[in-house]
Amino acid sequence: MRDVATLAGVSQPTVSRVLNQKYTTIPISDETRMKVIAAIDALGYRPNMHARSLRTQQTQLIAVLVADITNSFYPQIARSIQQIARHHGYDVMISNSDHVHEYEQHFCETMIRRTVDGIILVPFHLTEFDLHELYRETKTPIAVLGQQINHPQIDVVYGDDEMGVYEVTDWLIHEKKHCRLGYVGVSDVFPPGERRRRGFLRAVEHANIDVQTVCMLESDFTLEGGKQIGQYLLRLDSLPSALVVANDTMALGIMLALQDRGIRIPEDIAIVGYDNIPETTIIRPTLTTLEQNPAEIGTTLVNLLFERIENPDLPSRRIKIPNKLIIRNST
Amino acid sequence: MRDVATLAGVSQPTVSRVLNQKYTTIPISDETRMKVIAAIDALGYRPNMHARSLRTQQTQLIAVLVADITNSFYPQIARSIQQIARHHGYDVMISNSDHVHEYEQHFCETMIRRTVDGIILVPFHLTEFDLHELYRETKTPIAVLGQQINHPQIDVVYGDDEMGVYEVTDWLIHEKKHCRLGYVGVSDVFPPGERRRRGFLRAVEHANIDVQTVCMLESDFTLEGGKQIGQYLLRLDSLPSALVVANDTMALGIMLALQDRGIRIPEDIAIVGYDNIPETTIIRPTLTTLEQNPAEIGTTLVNLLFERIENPDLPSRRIKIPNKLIIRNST
DNA sequence: AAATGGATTGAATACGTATACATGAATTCG
DNA sequence: CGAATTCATGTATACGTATTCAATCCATTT
Repeated sequence: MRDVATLAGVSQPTVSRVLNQKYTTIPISDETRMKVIAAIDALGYRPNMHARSLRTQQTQLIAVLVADITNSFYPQIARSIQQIARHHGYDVMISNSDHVHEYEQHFCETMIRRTVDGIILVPFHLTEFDLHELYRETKTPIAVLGQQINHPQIDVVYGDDEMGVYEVTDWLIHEKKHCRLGYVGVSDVFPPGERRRRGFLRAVEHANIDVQTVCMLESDFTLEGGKQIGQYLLRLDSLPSALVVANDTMALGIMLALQDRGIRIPEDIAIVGYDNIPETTIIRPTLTTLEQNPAEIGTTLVNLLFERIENPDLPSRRIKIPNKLIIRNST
Repeated sequence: MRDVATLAGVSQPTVSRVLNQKYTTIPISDETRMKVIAAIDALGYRPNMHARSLRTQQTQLIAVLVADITNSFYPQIARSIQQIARHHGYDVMISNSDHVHEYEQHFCETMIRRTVDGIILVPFHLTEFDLHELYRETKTPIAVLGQQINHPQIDVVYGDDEMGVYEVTDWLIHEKKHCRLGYVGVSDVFPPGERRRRGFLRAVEHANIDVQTVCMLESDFTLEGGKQIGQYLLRLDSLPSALVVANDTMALGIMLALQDRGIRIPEDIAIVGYDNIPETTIIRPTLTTLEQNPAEIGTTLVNLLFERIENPDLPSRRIKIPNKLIIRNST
């Protein structure tokens, strides 16, 4: 910038003023503005964002932490966030926790040391307390996808997991007349894991089905994990007639493993998933699932975030993204 | 840092030295180190990376630009990059270009203004000249996935597209005895598009098949685009007996559209894809494809990058990741 | 004609860190 | 035992920017 100033025959602050003219009220004469712009072009000058960040305490950057970048659900969210952030003139930095507690923590630590203007994250192990700390240390606007968080300065977007799983289970029982049910969830250490399991059990109890007769299983979100569940099911004396699975990826794995051994879906066993990732329309039979609209989730998150960036003192908001039952051929 | 220094009863530079002890040779007495560490803990001090970056011109950050984050191929690469970068104590910032020229350029612009310690990118529109500029402006180590780049300071990882498509086409012709071929590619403005098309045509010519008889189509990488190709094929008087498709995602779309109208694969038409994304084992029939091992690609890229970060003057290297024909049930 | 005030710019400074240099104490060495 | 090192720390400065404050000029007002 000093070189630009010298070439234009002005002082460094004047160059700075030309660059930031939109955001300031200080007037600049047309003549010097021209000279400065010419000098900038001549030298190919680009502002140094590190210095700018240090000086202004702003970064024009928002950070996004997703729980599993290889799960098609999240890239779609990230994509829609990036789309909107661009319009606001912000860059987006995407990170991935792989559902690992340590990586989630590392992300927070990074946010403290390398502050950004806004944070969007999908907490699985992080608690309300952790986010409290994160906010206290950074004072940065935060928006999360995760029903369990409740904090006066953090905006929340969520799908109503428990209700969703309740409804789809209820639908299986009353509309499709299933009574030998199974459930494949994830560990209760993950809040959505617990919520979805609860939704399932509530529907079972509400239908007066003996909880002892339902098959409760647990895996790890992944296709591989789903396949293992499938193999486990194959060793059982009799299959449930319908299976509620806590996410699509595991449901896919289960289907592949079962079909591999000649089990027919939905004739021998009906399966429903959760998320509505693109793969649900690739597999045959197509997978009945509970949609979580990723574009809408991403858009909502980033809009909340930018509202809060512009007005940090906004009271926190909780936005429910409606789940929709997508009936396909696996049921 | 000043507060820490005051509390510990030392000067600010001493605190800095304690923090950077590993990387410097200046000795610190055990006593002051203890005092400083105690003060750091007491205050919960975290270094400010913006200031550190400004001062050292280093960021402990590497940036990754992928071409389409919603294409399962790329998240796997990003994931393996992140894995290794973590071990080196580096953070990873993932970006997404959606194959859009403007976004690729924007990424470069960002890298100039917000420098990082290393860049990994997948150029589709960016030319060798663009990367030359990027290097000239940033002096940052760069590793790319993209055969077309040739630059003395930029490391390149690539799969041999042309040879790969040649071989798989050749295999279809000679092993599987197909002679009514079709090819679905992407625009020649994308270097891999041109290379893959060339590989296909070379195999056709080499087999003395009249090029006039082969069906050359073009789409846009996506599942939707593939479906449109499928619908187009359905309107044809007769289908090719085998289709070579430039990436798996499009191949999946084609399969879905064809199967939707009762076309049987591989009986009515054989299909091969390119990439070996996870979905290839989800669709039925499973998709024969040419594997590009994403974990190996990511690992290789990031290893090259770190070698260059440690030794910037290394001559550029070009590493070919072997393609492997994965024969499944679509052929 | 003096006073006022807006327009335009420059000088000085701070953001939080790392490092070159200077300093004094402790140690080593011939 | 004096000189030369080494050890351990403090002082001063720079990284590149934005902003506060002061200064100058000129047009307008009284």
